[in-house]
Order: sequence, then structure tokens, then C-alpha cells
Amino acid sequence: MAYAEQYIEKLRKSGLRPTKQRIKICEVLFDAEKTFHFTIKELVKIIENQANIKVSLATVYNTVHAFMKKGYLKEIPLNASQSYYDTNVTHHHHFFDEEENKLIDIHQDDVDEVNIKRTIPGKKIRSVEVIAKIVSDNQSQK
Amino acid sequence: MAYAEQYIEKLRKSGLRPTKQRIKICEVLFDAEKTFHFTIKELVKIIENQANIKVSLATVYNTVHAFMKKGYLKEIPLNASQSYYDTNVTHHHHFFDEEENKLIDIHQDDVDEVNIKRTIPGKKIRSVEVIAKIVSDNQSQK
DNA sequence: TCAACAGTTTAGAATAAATATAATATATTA
DNA sequence: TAATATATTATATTTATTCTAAACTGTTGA
Ligand SMILES: [Mn+2]
Ligand SMILES: [Mn+2]
Ligand SMILES: [Zn+2]
Ligand SMILES: [Zn+2]
Repeated sequence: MAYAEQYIEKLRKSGLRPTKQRIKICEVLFDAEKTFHFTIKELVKIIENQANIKVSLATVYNTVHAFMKKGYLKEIPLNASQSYYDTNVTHHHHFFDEEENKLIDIHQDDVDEVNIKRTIPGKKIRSVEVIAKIVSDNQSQK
Repeated sequence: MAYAEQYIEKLRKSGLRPTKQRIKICEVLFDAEKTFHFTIKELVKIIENQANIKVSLATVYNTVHAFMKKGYLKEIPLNASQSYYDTNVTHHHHFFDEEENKLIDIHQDDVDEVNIKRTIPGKKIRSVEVIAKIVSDNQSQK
């Protein structure tokens, strides 16, 4: 696996030693063809399914938090019952399908720059995120 | 209190009988000069402070949920550890001050209409919300 | 007016996400 | 490889939220 080097580097840059549990987590998170959104529970399930290695919840939480701090993962605030994470750390926005409970990326280029005319003294904007909630369009066709 | 009528109507429209606990909750939520953002814990504390009536957590949760369902309150997704609610149910956006953990309204007029060029087949957009995270601007003055 | 009923309140239990703990195990390094 | 620092894990704890079921209250129509 030629990717292992990259994972080890990501881990070290996150202040984490490369252990086999953490490298497994990296394989799931960063080896994917595409970026994806996940909850901790889903991540644990993926690891369990594709590995013969057991990783404790605590290790998963700690590793995910370290990657977030470093910017290798993003948290998407959606609802208060559970955290959603994103392996796509580029600046982008989201559709949230309220019926299927699923996040869909909207590329930055697909949203005109959000222009906020108001400012707060002494504060600067660090990030701007758009969440568009979508539902089935049951409009009868004209 | 001339407002009581309005509260009773709001409650009835939400499918709730007007009880003294629920009217108290209405007083806190809808009698304010201004709209505000709150967590359930904060709401319970406000009620405790300004009333000689005890309201259980379950009643607060149930009433808040009924008001949300009816559209008298909105939930603001911010982080997964706790729900934030908003008594401002008009279409608007938010700054989130990451240092003070505080939400600040951005009036709809202060944000140019968000133009999303991408669509999802069979789905329509129900709402679009912008959250701009802000931090102290420690830029040295030129 | 008031009994009967439907709906409400409440304390406490249950659930579930997230975090903390501390003993054991592993990675690093000299 | 020995010594040290760090990681892993099972388990406990914390906390937000929801559920439960018994006691209570608002409503309604006789
Ligand atoms: Mn929620
Ligand atoms: Mn929780
Ligand atoms: Zn995304
Ligand atoms: Zn608001």
C-alpha cells in the first residue's frame, strides 16, 4: 500500500503517532475515490466491515478530532442529535435532503459568492457556509 | 396581561391546551422586546428566575417542539452537542461568534439572495441558510 | 355546575452521543 | 534493547434528549 506513507505523514502532522488503528482509520477516510460524509457510528461500522482489526470508539473519536483540528476533516452542523463529518475539506456548501437524511455537496463554483453587507466591529469572517434544505418536488407537471 | 390571549391562540394553533406552564413558556419566548436565541437549558433557567411556577424539563421540550412544528420557533444547527433555538422565525441568516459562542442575526436584506446554480432532480429547495463564523480581527491597523 | 374524559405535568428512568479514566500495550529514541 | 512517552481499550461518566406512567388539570356537555 503506497498510501501508507501519506497516512503516516497526515498522522504525524496531526500530532499523532502512526499506529495500526489510526492507519486503518486513514484508509477508510482518505483512500476513498470520493470524499464523503459520515457519522462516528457509520465510520466505526465501515472499519469493522472492511478490517479484521478492532478499533475502540475512544480512538475513533480522538483521531477524528485531531484531524478536524488540523483541517483534514470538517464538521457539518446539521442537527443536534449527532455530528456529521466531511472528508471534503475544500470550501463548499451543502444540500441537505430532509427526507433521506443525506448531505450532498454543492461545489463552491455552483454558488455565487455570498455577499454579507453587515459587519461586526472587531470581528472578521472566518468562513461562510450555505445549507439548502431540499424536499421532494411533488409539483404536478403543467 | 393583554398578551395572554395571543399566547392562548398560539398554543391552540399548535394543538396545545393553554395551561399555566405553557403560558409561562410563551411569556418568556414571545413577550420579549426582541427575538433571541436560546438552548433548552437557558430557557429553563429564565423561567425559573422570573416565575414562581415550576415547569418540568419534559414540558419545556414538548412545548418547544410543538412550536417548532407549527413554525413559531426555529432550530439553528450549530454543533451537535446541544440544540439552539430562535424566536426569530423570519427568513434570516446568522453570524456565529466562535469565541463567545453567540449567535447574531443577519437580516435577510443584509445578504444578497444566495444563487445556487445546481439542482437535484425531483427535489426542490425548501430553505437556504447562511452561517458565517466570525472571530476577533486582530489585524494591526495600517 | 360538575362529572367524565381527554389531555397535561411531572419525577424519574431510559437512551444515546460524547468524553473521561486508568490500566495495559505499543511506538519511539537513544 | 531499555527507558520513556504515547496510545488503546474497556469501562465509567456526563449530558442532552426522549420516554413512561401515575397523578393532575382543562374542557365540555348534560
Ligand atoms: Mn434536532
Ligand atoms: Mn447527546
Ligand atoms: Zn460536503
Ligand atoms: Zn436568529
